[in-house]
Amino acid sequence: MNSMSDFRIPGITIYRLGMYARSLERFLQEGRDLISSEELARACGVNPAQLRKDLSYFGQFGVRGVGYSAQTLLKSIRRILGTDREWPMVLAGVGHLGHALLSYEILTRRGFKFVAAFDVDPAKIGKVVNDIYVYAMEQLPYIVREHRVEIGVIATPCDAAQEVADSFIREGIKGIVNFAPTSIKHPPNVVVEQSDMTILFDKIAYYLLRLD
Amino acid sequence: MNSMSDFRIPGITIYRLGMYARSLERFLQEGRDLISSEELARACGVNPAQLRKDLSYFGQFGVRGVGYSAQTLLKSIRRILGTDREWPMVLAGVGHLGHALLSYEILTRRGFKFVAAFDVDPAKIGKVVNDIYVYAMEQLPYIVREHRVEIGVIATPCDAAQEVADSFIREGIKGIVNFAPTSIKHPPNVVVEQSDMTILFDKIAYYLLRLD
DNA sequence: TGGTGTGAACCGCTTCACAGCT
DNA sequence: AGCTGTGAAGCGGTTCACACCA
Repeated sequence: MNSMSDFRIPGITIYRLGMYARSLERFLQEGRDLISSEELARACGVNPAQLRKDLSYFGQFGVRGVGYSAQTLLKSIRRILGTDREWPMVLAGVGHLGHALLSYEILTRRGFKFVAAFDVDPAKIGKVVNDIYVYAMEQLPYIVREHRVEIGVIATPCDAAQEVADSFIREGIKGIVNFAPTSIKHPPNVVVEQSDMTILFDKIAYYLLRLD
Repeated sequence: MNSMSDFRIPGITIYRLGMYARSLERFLQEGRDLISSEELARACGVNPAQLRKDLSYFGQFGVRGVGYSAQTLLKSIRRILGTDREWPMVLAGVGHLGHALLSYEILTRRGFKFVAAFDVDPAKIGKVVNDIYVYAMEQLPYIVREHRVEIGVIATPCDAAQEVADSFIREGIKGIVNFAPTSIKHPPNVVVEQSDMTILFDKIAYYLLRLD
């Protein structure tokens, strides 16, 4: 397997690519550049062979007997992930979590930029959060077209999530990140990533009950 | 396999148990009780055989030829997960995300209660967010002992996360939920769940690039 | 009849082990 | 000599298919 855009690559490999990128950024900040699969893998809590296999789906990025250049590898991973460019996004739901997302600087630094936010609450519409204007949902079509938005983020309460997702999809948004603790139905030509925080706590409770 | 607390249960099964619980709550809200594995599985976006297999690790909860009682099944899952009781928690990092967590009502409803928050910023110490007092980190040992805290939540910037985790562990906290986008090193008798939002966006970018 | 419970087949990710380069 | 790249083996989770039972 060799070039980008290949078919049978595990989703979890893509996830780990993101971890590697985050870790490489940290190494570079510390002024390091040469790094072995051993070291990078340990920093990410994975097996070194895993890391090398993950990379091998996309090409060869290291030097045998030496290791990887953090700089070069990071650039390659960003190219693979598509985080070497900007992604305009919209947010639905300007509650506490929505606020946090609008202010999450690490997203902006990686090219993920909110161009507008939406809410149904008249008290919130017209406000500006971290330079981002809050619109009524009715304005969605206009904004999406105007800014060529490709990613929609859902931070609404549970019971509004599907409806918002449907609106996003109707306007041609093809990528959705859903923070509402409910699973979203969607056609196969739309990609959805779920993040249900509440379930993390359930898992912790389960394992705490069974420690030792 | 039969009783609770068994050895070889996939972590992802525990995760799905949380999804099932969330979904069952919704069915009950709508006044439904009888539900088939087919229907519940579809609501969660999984295969019905998967759902039945997940449950079979813990016992038999349905009636052949009929289905499951949502009420009864939910109670059973809560018992398994340990979400049929209260879990006192502390939060480290009262930024935007920390605020969101302190105000996240769905956690409270499921028994996960913050008893205190911590920050290093003197401007934040002494404030009260959603009835929860913000302390200096130095107060951690006292609070943990006083409230028998078993879960610590990290919502600090990346570079403080490991240090906070170490403090948690030193005070005897055995369960950690980490929202900082970095992986936490920890001894095997401490359970850690990571939630790195930034990687969700990376995944979306990757798949958007390759749609069609 | 109809839907659960589950052994067994299947599939896909992980890990190993070593060839291949520098 | 040392570390990457990778075929192949290993392993664990998913799905099938049907026995079982209300």
